[in-house]
Amino acid sequence: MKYIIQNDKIIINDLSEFDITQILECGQVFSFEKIEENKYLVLSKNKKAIVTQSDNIVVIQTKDIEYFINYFDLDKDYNSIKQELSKNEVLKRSIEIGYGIRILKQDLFETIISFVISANNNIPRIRKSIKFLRENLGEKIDDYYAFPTLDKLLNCDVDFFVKAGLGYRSTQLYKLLRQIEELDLNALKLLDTNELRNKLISLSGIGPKVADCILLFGFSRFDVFPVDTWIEKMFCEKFENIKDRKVIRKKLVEKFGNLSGIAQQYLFYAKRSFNV
DNA sequence: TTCCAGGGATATA
DNA sequence: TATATCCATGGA
Repeated sequence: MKYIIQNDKIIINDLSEFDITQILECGQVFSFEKIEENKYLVLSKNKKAIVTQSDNIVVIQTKDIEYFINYFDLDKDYNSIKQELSKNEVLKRSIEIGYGIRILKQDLFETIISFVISANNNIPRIRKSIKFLRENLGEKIDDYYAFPTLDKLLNCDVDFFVKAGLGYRSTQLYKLLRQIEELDLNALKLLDTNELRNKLISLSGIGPKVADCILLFGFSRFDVFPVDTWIEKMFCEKFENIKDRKVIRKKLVEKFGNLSGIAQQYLFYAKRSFNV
């Protein structure tokens, strides 16, 4: 999509494929805060941006222009993807609702930790826990806190994670951090999607749904389809009355192929936010 | 196979 | 207003 860079600002004039509220509130990301109507603080890794959206312009203000061009994947053309997916009638309706959604390219380590915390959890509580981790373990930069490093998290005991509100996920995270210490996360990027998915599922706190989220949001793999309760409901109403999530996932990936992950976001947002 | 483990949100009574 | 249910993973 088109954008202009001016000093510390990225300016977007064509809002046909960018809506900050839809992007942040479609369930893919947890480190952000609404400052006021149409104005958001967005934190990723150790970077910060202020995003302001009005009727016909978006301004992304940040010291890290290149980082956020990649983060918002601004060089990707979503209009052609939407056109392709709109051939499906169910998708067409969802895309009209969530036309401004983009899949963020999030920091891999932050994505893994965040989505383990997200398992069987609700969004306000997830955000609260992640904020606690940032503010208690993250580096203070200007007026915000970075996401904590692996080393910082390795120094925490299980009880600290309980205090962060992780509940029974505390021991899962404690174990996971020690497994990650033995891994080369960047080397995993070379694996094909199915090998990578199996590897992720073998780690503590990561099941099929969380693995798919990590693949989609952390590895930018679009040939996955995270199936949660909302997608299950949607599938039963719009496609087939099946309850087995493994079967639902298989059918959806076969249907949408390399655009599965993107299709999932439109369907999830429309179902979750507007129940259609 | 079935049960259980935070706790905040949502649905139901 | 009170109470029940939901959420996705792993271990007993």
